[in-house]
Amino acid sequence: MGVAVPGGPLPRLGGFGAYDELGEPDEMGDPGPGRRPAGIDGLPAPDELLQGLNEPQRRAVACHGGPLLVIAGAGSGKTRVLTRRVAHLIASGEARPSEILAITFTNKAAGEMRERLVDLVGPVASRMWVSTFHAACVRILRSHADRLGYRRSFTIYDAADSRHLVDRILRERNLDTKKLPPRSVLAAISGAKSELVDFETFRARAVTIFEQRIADVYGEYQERLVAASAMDFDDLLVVTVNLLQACPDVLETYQRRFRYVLVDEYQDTNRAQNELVLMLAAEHHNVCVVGDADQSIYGFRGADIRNILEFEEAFPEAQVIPLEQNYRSTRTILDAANAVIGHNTTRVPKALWSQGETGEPVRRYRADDEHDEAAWVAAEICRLRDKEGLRLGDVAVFYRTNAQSRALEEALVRAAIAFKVVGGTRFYDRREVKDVLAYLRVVANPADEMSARRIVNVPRRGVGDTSVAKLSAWARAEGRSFAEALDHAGEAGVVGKALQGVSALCGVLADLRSAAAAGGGPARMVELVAERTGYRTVLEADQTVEGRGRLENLGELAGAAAEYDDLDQFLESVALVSDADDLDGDASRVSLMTLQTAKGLEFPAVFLVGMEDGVFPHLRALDDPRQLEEERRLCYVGMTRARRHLYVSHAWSRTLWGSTSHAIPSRFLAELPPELVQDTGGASTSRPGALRRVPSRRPWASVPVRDAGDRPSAGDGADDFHDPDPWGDGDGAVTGRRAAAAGSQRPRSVTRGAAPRPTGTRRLPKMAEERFRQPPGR
DNA sequence: GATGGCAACATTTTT
DNA sequence: TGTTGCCATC
Repeated sequence: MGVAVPGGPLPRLGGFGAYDELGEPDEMGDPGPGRRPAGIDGLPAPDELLQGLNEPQRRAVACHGGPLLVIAGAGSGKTRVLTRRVAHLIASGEARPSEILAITFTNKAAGEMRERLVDLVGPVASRMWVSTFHAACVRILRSHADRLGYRRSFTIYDAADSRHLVDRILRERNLDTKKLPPRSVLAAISGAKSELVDFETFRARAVTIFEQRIADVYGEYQERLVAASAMDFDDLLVVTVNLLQACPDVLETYQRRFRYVLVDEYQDTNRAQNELVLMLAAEHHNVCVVGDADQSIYGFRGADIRNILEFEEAFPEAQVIPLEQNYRSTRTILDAANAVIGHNTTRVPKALWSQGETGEPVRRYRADDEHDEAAWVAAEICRLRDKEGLRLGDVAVFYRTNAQSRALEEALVRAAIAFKVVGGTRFYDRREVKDVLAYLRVVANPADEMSARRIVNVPRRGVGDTSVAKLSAWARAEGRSFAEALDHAGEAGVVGKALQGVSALCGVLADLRSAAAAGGGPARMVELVAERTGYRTVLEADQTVEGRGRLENLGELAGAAAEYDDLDQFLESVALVSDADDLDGDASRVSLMTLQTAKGLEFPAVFLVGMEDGVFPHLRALDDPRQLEEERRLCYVGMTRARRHLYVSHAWSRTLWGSTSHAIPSRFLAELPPELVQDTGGASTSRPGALRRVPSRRPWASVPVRDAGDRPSAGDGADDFHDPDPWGDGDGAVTGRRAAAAGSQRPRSVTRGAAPRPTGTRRLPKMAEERFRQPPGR
């Protein structure tokens, strides 16, 4: 579980052990409470689980029964508390593993928690539900979705599928996609769903014409989803809530089953998720939520801090335990982070403290442009590796938007520093992968119109728009699905080459179905699609880099599929993997990622780059105080990921979408206490006002080039820089235990970086205007 | 119905 | 800047 597929970037879902049917607890094979004396069967004595914890942590672990709110500051050992608490519930005989539902934010976090629980209490841990909200909902829905008119093999639409569907609806209704961009329509729909507002309610509330239009689209969108037996991400939550509301027997089943509910990152739950928790806990009230309002960074996607703030209203008898001692960062880093977050006005004041050492100052660099900034990052990473003895895996670079990774990738390639970009373009978003998956989705769910339309002419088989329109019309007239129309292409009026093409497709689908019926696993089916459609032949003929890459991707997809026996499970895992799941804790590579992906992680050394107003905080947040505060929380999250070394930088000019513009340093930089910050040179400090034409004057221009992945010998890892978790029991997110996903470094970065820009073409840094310059440290 | 070329557009952040 | 979608042509 949770282990990256060897050689591929597709991680296996960390969600569940055995994907068993929902059974009564007694059938789950674990001894019940009272029947298992503590301390034997490989279980630790409950008191052992309290060792090494501070007082509030201990209370949070040991207090059973009743609602509990743990306010866990950054680095306060929250994951550890959560894990120990679950183990304690089991070890003390309070709960059976099967009675516990633990919700985490990412699949990777779920996988790690499960791993640690296995370490603590043994294999019985696999009887627990440890998963994300979405994965837990899918699991419930697989058993009961038919009660609401969905197939049990429903399809999960990702963001792109959803957008295509909205786009299609807008077009069919002749609505102007300029005035009503699919993106914003979808955002409105998604926002409504995350607050459990259905389309009738949405329509009733609609005031402007704009809103009324969206309401109409929302209505049809939902109808089409149901007709296709498909759910978008929001539906997974909404439909589950609807299910539990509509079917009291189902609700009762799960209320009885999950006697203990635990939720991590509660500040990032939306109203639908909150409702789910409240419903499940309504009977027993054994609900423990952990969160930190200062780390709420998903407001833009419907997360609602009120959930955590109002927890005590929902459960007046709730205990509240704050964890304020930080075990992660140096005092300097912590003070700096506290100073920044202190500028948020709508905030319950709280102060993290640390007994750790003071540590080094925050290092700040003022770069000419993003290339200069990236070169500085590369040079500092070399220094950390060579002088401070850090491994590359100890270093992370965070940025606000994925687009910023480019310059960094180039510089790192040039400096021969091995790195890994986490997130960005996802494996399963690649065309050939989505194409093959669409075939499998049609087999799993023939009602899935979007997928059927996608494959009807992929690869090219002469079925054009007119034929598709005929099939579509026939399906509508007959009240059948689009996939069924394929079998009646002749009746539908499809002729000639197109008709041949459609019957070829039907042949492929028939083969796939019989393979599935004969027990062929997902991997076999991936192979079959590649063979029978001629996809493989086409790609093999393509000798370009892209062609080879695509072929490789299909191989990787088959490899990922081989991890599963069941088609539905495989498709579900593909739909639910996230960027953060891609992290493999490879000790030999620097990690590059967005700030949000960084949540929940920690690194000995952290770079926060692109700290300019308009980049971070993001342009769209500048004039909205609420969004600005969210950006500041994001900054806080980023800073508190660092253990010992924190670097911040900004560039005076930055090229974005092909045009270069000036930028002033981020206001967040001005919020850092000057005495905690050390300037490390760069424009406007070492040579104020001067154009810096000669790159070789840079101290790092003569950085020794090493082979990528090279690092100091393994023997030097004895000091605490190298201990992934000197204070704890493995709370560090960078565990290095995972197998490296070989070849997952994006080839694009290698080819780009292999051709360094000739010095002569290096754009001269624009003069930093006086009014843009900040007095040092203020 | 397929292909190639050009213009317009786009970037927050993600389960 | 890179991608996507539209249009004209074969």
